[in-house]
Parts: sequence; C-alpha cells; structure tokens
Amino acid sequence: MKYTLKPNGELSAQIALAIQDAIVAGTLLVDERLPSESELGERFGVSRSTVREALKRLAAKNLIRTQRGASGGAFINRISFEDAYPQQITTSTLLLSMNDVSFETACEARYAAERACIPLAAQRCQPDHLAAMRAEIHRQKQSGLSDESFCASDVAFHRALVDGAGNAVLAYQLVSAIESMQPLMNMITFSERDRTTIIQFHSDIADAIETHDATRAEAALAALANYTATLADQFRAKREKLRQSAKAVD
Amino acid sequence: MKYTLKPNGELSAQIALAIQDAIVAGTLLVDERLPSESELGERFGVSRSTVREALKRLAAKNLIRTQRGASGGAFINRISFEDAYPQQITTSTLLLSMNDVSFETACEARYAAERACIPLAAQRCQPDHLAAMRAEIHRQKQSGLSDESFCASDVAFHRALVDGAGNAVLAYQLVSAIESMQPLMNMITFSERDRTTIIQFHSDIADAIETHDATRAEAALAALANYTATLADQFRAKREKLRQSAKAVD
DNA sequence: ACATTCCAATTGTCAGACATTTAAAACATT
DNA sequence: AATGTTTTAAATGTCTGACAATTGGAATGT
Repeated sequence: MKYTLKPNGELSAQIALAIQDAIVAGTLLVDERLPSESELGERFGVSRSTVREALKRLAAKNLIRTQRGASGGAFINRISFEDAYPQQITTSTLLLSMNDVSFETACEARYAAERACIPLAAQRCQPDHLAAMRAEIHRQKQSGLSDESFCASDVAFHRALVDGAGNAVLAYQLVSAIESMQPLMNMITFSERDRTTIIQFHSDIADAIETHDATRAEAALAALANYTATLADQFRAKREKLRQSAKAVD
Repeated sequence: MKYTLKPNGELSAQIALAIQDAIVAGTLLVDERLPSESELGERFGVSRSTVREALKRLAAKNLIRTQRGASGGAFINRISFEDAYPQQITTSTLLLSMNDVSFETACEARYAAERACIPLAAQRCQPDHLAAMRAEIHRQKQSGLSDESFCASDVAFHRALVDGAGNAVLAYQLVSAIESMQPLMNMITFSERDRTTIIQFHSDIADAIETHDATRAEAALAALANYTATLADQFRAKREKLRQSAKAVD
C-alpha cells in the first residue's frame, strides 16, 4: 500500500505524504496502528531516522499520535474540532500578519462570517450561549480593563455568538476569522466612549438573539461593523499624524 | 531567545513550539535564517537529530523552508494563502469524515458561509469570476458527465462565487467549507432532472450577481440549499431502504 | 574580465548504540 | 487460586558519528 513514493524532494516528506494520502483515502482507519519505525524503514527502504522525520511531520499535523513502550507505536488520530482549532487559528493569524492584509479586509471577513451565523443563532440560541454573551458584556463594562482584556472579551463574545449557531462545522470555519483579528484589534486604543458604544451594540445583538429576531440582530451587527471601521479609520489617521510629526523632527 | 523550553513531552516538540512561538510573536521575521542545525543543537542542549525532528515539524506546517548547501539553512516562510489552502482543506475533509458529521450540518455550514459572500460578490463581482461561474454552468450542462465531475464543477462554481466576494481572508476561511463537502456530495447520484434544477439555480445566482442584486442572489442560494437538503433526504431514504432489504435477506 | 576548479558550510541520509517507557509474561507469595 | 512483584521484550526517544549531496563563494587559471 505505501510502497510507491512520488519522487519529489526529501524522502521524509514523500513518506509523510504517502501515509497522509492513505489516511485521507480511508485506507488507514482511525486508531489503526502503523508498523513500527524499524519496519516502516524496511518497507520504504530508508533508515529509521528518515522514518522518524516523516512521522514527526504527521504528528505536527495531528494526523498521528505516538506511544512508547511495548504495544506502543504510531496510531492514526481521530482529529477533533478541539485539536484543529489552535492550528487553524495560528495559521490564520500568521496569514494576516505576514501578508499585510488591511484591517478593512480582515474586518469585512469577520463580520461577513458572523452575519452568516446570525439567522441560525437567532433560531436556536441556547441559554448557555446567551449567558456567555451576557457575561462578556458584563465584563466589558468593568472599568480599569486593559485594551487587551477588552479585546479578548470582545473575541469571547463573538465566539459565543458563533457557537450559538449550533453548528460545529460552521464554528470551526469561522472562529479563526474572529480569533485571528485579535492582534489587529489590540493595536487600537479604546476610549471610554468607544467601549460604551460597542457594549451597546453587543447588548442589542444579545437582546435580538434572545427574542429570535434575526433581522434586528443583523442590523445591530452591521452597525457594529460600521462603527469598528470608523474606529479603524481614526486609528489610521492618528498613526499617520504621528508619522508626519516624526518625519518633521527628522 | 529560544532557550526556555516548557517541559512537556518530547524535546523535539518543545523545541518546535518554542520556535513557532517566536515566529507568531514576531521575534523571528519572514525570510530570517535560523541558526544551523548543529548550532541549534548546542543552544538547546540536544543532538542534531532532535533538532531535525523539530524542524521537520515546523516544515510540515509550512512555517519554515530549508535549503541545502553553503549559506543554506532553515528560513522563516511567508505563509501565503495558496500554501495554506491545501492544508486547511485536508483538515476540514478529515474532520468531516472522522467525526461523522451529518450531511445536514455540513450542508448548512456551507450555505451559511456562502450566504455571507453574496452581498460582497454582488457588489464587486469581476468579469473573470462571473465568466468562471458561467463556464462551470456550461460544463454542468454537458451530458455524459459523471457524478464526480458534476460535483467537482459544482464546487468550482461555488468557489468562484466566494472568490467573487473579493476578500482573500474570507475566501480562505470559506473555501474549505465548500471543498470538504465534495466527498459527501459525491455519494449522491444526480438524476438528469436533479441536475437541470441545480443548474437553473446556478444560473439564477449568476444572473443576480451580474445585476448586483444581492437579495435575489440570496433567495436563489436559499432555494438551492433547500433543494440540496431534499436530495440528501431522498438519498438517505433510498439507502435506508437498501439496508432494510439487505436485512430481510440476511 | 571571465571561466573553471576547489572548498567549506549546510542539509539529507544512514548505521548503531543507549535510555526510557510500557504492557505483558513469568515468577513468587500468601 | 488470587495477588503482588520481578523480569522481559518491544517500542519510541535521544545521542553520536559518519558520509552523501548540494550550493554559494573563494581561489585559481586563462
């Protein structure tokens, strides 16, 4: 099954790909045990170190787990949503920071994604998700909250909204859009007035969800998106001004 | 910088995590060169093999690339959307197949995601994306097309729609929702009548997008979603019936 | 100035050893 | 017979040292 390697670059990469393909194709099933490292080495005609590098590649992607000792070995992992989240969020965050994506683009993606959840959330929102949203709103009202904490709470609020849609697949796809925005949001300093306005929108959304009013929730979300864009504009203007004065001194 | 390891499991995993953290934190910049494997080994107090396993973990996640030869080494990768897509799609596909997600849930996520793109696509859809959509519609009309090819074209159509929203971040988040559905869609056999109906919805969507009519596009998409759900129901009923008769024979 | 050769650095691969972990088998005790 | 202890074997984790392959730059020759 795993004998044909596509000649392409390093052996460890080829072997990792061959095994990955077998997993995706369903040839290797969840919790199935791979042959031992030595045996894989024999089958592929490579040394144990090369096999190990291949297995580490797969482990990095959560495709396998390894166990030591007798009856240990490498086992095909059942990838859970919980396992996949961190990886997904890390990648999204790096995509944003490394490709100088504009704040507007990221923001637009975030609110478009959330908008998709609103009808579902309004329809099925459970008490616990609603409670989570209310709790974050309460936290956001606390004075003396750092910008970072405020943003973190903001993320948590929106994540609760997405979870409220009651669709694990949708949540998985969208949470990274929200989480990966946090570094960008953290750059903005929120005045007391900004926070009050944002909290008001959050309350509106929560209220609308509670009364299963999707239309109103969408409107509130749109208003929040709009307001966030305004804040981003202000921030950019401020930064530009700073840059100008720095230039003047220079 | 990379000296403090969180004691947790294998050394190669700890080292990989330490470097990953440095990348995410921005301590290591794009295209920056890591120390050589031997030097990293000295710094972390481990052997070269262990360092290599750590680097392979990072390479599997596209975080670094390696180059041989003088002035070679491991370099921090600028993760592009193109690089991130396949990884993301693979993970999504495995999540669906390994967690017995229902067709309904996956479908719901898919159409919710697409719905989020409609307003943006209607607003800014470019001729090339529209042409891509039309081309797929044309392909879908060909007789003698296998179910797999029809589904592939369906995926391509919807992907063009998402791309038409003109937001790379949004596209990245949502394409996997669409692509990972393909294995599930492939299980359904489409009759000639089914295809005609689906193609009609596709045409409706394309027309609406072309005339910047978001409301109509959303309606057409909703109708398509509804129809797909019906087909899935039929499929499930048919399979159930087969199972019953198999039981009777048994 | 340009082409060629050589060299040194670096990753890729291999082989073999030992350390560590773990479950199961073998053994001893009650 | 049941239970607790020791031994053992298998497997991964790590280390060491070696060599192959690649590659950019330095040295050399024309």
